[in-house]
Amino acid sequence: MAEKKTFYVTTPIYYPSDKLHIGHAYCTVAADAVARYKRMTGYDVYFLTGSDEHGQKIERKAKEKGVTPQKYVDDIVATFKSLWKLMNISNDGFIRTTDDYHVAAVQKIFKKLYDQGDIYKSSYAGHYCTPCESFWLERQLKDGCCPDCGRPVEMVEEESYFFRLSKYADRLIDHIHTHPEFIQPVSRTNEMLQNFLLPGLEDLCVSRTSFKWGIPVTFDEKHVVYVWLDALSNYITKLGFYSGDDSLYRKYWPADLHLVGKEIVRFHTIIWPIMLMALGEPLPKQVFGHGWLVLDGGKMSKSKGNVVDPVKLCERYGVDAIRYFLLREVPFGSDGVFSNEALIYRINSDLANDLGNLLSRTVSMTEKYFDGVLPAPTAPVAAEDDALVAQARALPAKVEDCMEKLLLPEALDASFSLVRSCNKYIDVTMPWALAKDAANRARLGTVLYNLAECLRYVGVMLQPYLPDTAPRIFAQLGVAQGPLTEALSLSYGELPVGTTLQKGEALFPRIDVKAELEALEEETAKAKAAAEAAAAPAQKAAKEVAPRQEAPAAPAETPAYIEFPEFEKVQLRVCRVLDCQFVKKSEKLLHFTLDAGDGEPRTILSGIRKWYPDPEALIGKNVIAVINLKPRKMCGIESQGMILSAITGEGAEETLSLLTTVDGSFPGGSEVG
RNA sequence: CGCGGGGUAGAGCAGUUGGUAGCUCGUCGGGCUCAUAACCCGGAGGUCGGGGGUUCAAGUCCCCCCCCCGCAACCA
Repeated sequence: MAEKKTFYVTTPIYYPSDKLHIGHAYCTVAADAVARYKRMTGYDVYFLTGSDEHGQKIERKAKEKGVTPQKYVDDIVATFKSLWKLMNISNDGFIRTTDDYHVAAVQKIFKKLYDQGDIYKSSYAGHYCTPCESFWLERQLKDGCCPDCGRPVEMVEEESYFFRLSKYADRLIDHIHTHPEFIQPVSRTNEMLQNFLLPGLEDLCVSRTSFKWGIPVTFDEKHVVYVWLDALSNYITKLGFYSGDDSLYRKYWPADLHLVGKEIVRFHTIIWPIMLMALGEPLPKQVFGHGWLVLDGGKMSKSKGNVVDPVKLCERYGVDAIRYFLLREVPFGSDGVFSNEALIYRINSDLANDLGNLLSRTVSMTEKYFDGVLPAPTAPVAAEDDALVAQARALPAKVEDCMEKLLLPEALDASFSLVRSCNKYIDVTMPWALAKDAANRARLGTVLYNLAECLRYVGVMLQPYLPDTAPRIFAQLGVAQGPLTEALSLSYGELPVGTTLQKGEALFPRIDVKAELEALEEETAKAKAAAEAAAAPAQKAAKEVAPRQEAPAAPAETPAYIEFPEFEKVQLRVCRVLDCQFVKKSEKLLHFTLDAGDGEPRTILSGIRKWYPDPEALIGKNVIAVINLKPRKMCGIESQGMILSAITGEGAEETLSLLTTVDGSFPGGSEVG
């Protein structure tokens, strides 16, 4: 007998800096549905999820809390696991990047890539805050200062290892062209090619010396492996890659499907494949980037008190209701709106009214007219019978077709379409009318048999999506878990005549929309109040694998004093605006040409276009600028200084005004101090 | 002109190779009474973002413009 075909599906490994929110649940539930479906249709499935536990942010959060990083992640990862248990996630493995086998394998991977010359040592320049011992990226700086302590940062070169991405770019481009299914949805393929691959890849920094909480580089102990190599490797290290026993790896790799959020498609379709190429291993068959759940009132954020907690939702509405909503509501691959209204409407109309009620009326009528004993069907005699039976018979193939293309909402809808047809069938055949005349008894039996059998089909096909509900349907139909509930052997008419149906609790009780929405509003208000009371700095929600977002600004402490000599270093001058124009490639920058008294014009770029949409109006004005700031290129133009301006407000409220000198009589180049 | 996606009934979406514009929810009216005030039928509601063009025929093909959203870059 042939070996079962294997199917390996993964979610990203989530970052345990915080509790998981509904977005993480979305991705994992989708992966679970795929995994369960594949198992049901005869595949030998391995389904992996996990946690990405290293990095500076964890290190710092642990410190704040006064615990070790390990203790910190242990606690949060426990909440991950309990959420997945609650949501009926059927993962076969859970990898933690702090697991021994992972650490060991990543070290070997790093060493191998280094030995073969794909990783080399160099240095990169970054902004360093000495008191905090932290490197910061450009965009993390707050007003040019350390976001943690508010003190100035300095440009420092950090020694670091780099991975030669560029070497493999051509091969990857070729692979993408010859495997159009590799990046899904296809729109992402173009995005990756046009934005990253075709313009040329830069080598990737893969180690850090600025923090310790990571996997040490074996041959250079002051370095730890930076996020990419560590996190992405999880997909193979869990299977025993580079360990004593790689039988799982040989069995399941290459992965059939990496399910990821659209924000990390890039890492999974560029860095990860190149890592695998460098290792000489096969590439995953497909990376699918799903969309985001966008909230009604804008982005989820703690300060708004609108972070959607999957645990609360499951407690309130039941796990399957939430699973159904997540899988059904949003076209897979696009963004979708999450709202309480949409959730409740979905539950009521599809689950309660259509499915739950169908089961209820079917079982009730069988009990009422046949004492709950399933009557025998006669040969289909009416057109409506044929149509219904045909639809049921076609259901498995329809679902298969949708799942093949990862059209999850459509796969679910196929079953619900049969449910709707059953409801209509009841209306057309009018069993209650048939029941009034003994002469119609055989016909009545046929009708009820078809309904029960269709419900069995629906139950079978819904198992991957609603793993709690399907057995409850079977229970009411009197069907035992076994051959009759297996998709592979599904055949119409096998539900045995004489089976006893028994009414149970409503599958999904109808929700009182108005009362429920009011209750939810109240909860939200409470959460918001709590968030404001806490007055903690806004925390970003846990991020998936990469990129890691570093902690946002802590409340500004009293800025440290600087000595006069330090101040003296800053050279401020009055500059006359000779010319001012938009920078073509930028939405934000203005290109100033200034007379700073140097004898020749000075170019300074400033990101203030939003407040000065008419740059020519600035010509002739006097502004104040720092002229000895290290020049920096932006959009291909070198900016030689910084023009000072006053800022007030935040975000959309932010208002800015250039500091202009009151008196135009001062010539360009006048000292300020 | 950085790259990409999108603009179709009040909302959310389908619309394959051009041939009478559909689905779900909501709404209005009717039917039914087995059922979780659930179910079924019907009506109303669309200048298919705007403007040109090709064609016997364009949501669908071509050109121009407007607007949204991602990604990237970027606010010395």
